[in-house]
Amino acid sequence: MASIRSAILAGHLAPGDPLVERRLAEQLGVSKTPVREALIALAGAGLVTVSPNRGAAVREVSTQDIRDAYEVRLLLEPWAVGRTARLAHAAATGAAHTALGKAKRHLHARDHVPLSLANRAFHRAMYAGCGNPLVVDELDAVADLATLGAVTLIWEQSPSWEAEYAQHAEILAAFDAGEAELASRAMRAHIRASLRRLGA
Amino acid sequence: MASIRSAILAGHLAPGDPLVERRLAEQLGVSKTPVREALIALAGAGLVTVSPNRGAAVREVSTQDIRDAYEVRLLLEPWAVGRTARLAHAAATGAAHTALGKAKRHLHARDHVPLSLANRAFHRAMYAGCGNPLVVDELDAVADLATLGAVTLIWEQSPSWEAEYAQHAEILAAFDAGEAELASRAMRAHIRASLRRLGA
DNA sequence: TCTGGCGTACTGGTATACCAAAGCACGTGT
DNA sequence: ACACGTGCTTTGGTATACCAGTACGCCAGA
Repeated sequence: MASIRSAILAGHLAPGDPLVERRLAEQLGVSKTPVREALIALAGAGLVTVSPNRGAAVREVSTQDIRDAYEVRLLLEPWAVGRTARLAHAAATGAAHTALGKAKRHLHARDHVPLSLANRAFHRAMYAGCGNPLVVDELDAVADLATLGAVTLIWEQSPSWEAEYAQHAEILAAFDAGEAELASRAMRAHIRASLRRLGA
Repeated sequence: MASIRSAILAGHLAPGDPLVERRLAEQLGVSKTPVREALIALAGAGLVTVSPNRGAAVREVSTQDIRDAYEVRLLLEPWAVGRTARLAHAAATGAAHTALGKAKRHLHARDHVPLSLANRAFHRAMYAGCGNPLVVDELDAVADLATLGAVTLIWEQSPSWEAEYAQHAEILAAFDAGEAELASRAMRAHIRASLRRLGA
């Protein structure tokens, strides 16, 4: 299942592409059964859509879908950042600095794909320690959706990577200083900015 | 799949009960394959847990799981109520009044199972029209988890059905008056009260 | 030439058969 | 009597075979 998932998120399978069970089965060297099960699991995660008697396809995401996803992030992630700051500060700060460092390098190299990956890792470091696995799973799912959307999506405004990096640095500074509430507010402002880029 | 799901949520299958594929298959008059697919889908919904090479079992929920679920509700549902009030007021108010009426009757009859069902329907009416399917799905999932937890769970304080009803009525009054912000705040207070009953 | 209906190929859905791993019980040895 | 090991049974995992529904193309008729 992991291989289908990564193929989708890496953009090797474009949104709307039909996922033919037999074809995937022979490509992966297994039979239909595990492929089918993987597709069902991925449908549960929201990455593929299954139509009765018409099979599975890579999920097509609309601008509205992405807006919805960012709305969820706006509700959950600032809270999660605050909780992570209080509960798992030491563990989170290392991962966050690593991710931000990678982002800085890829930013200078104008290397957008690994930059996006690093940015996602930064966000994950900020919320993974919040202590609520339901929230973590939902934010992971929403990030997957956003990644999938980025393959296709026409943003109203193309992202300013420098601004994004600066905001991340600002969040992390507050986080490092133990200012949970400030980090939370900075994260909210950051996500709001992304939402605005979508024309919300 | 619906039959397994409802059997779990109705408490006919207790948390921890092993879900043996062959057994379920013959009980439902189908083969292993669709049963297995249903179990995978239910695992995605968080109602069953699957251990590699050890099969599926009805999910066991801890007090902490329920606390996590209510935390998510606290983050999402007040917002959703406010949005429903603004976007889908007419559609929601009918369903909410119906559910609250049923709750009142079952409250007087001390009929707890349908009362819980009516209460859940009330909440759903309040958030279903929020316009964000991601939020609706997540709140549905969280409600399933809470229902599953209610089978087993020892709450610190048993619920005061009368107080719950009064709070629902209060929320609906604000909702009817078009006071979206007030309804949202009332919902937040209501969920906080439930969280307090868990000893949070 | 365009349209409607029929047939065929394709593909998802389900059943069945087979294999491998885990759990349990029984027996044996100390 | 207890503990360890071995074999049997149970059960999940995968492959394969079969069936049914859908879509697409081709042919015929207007």
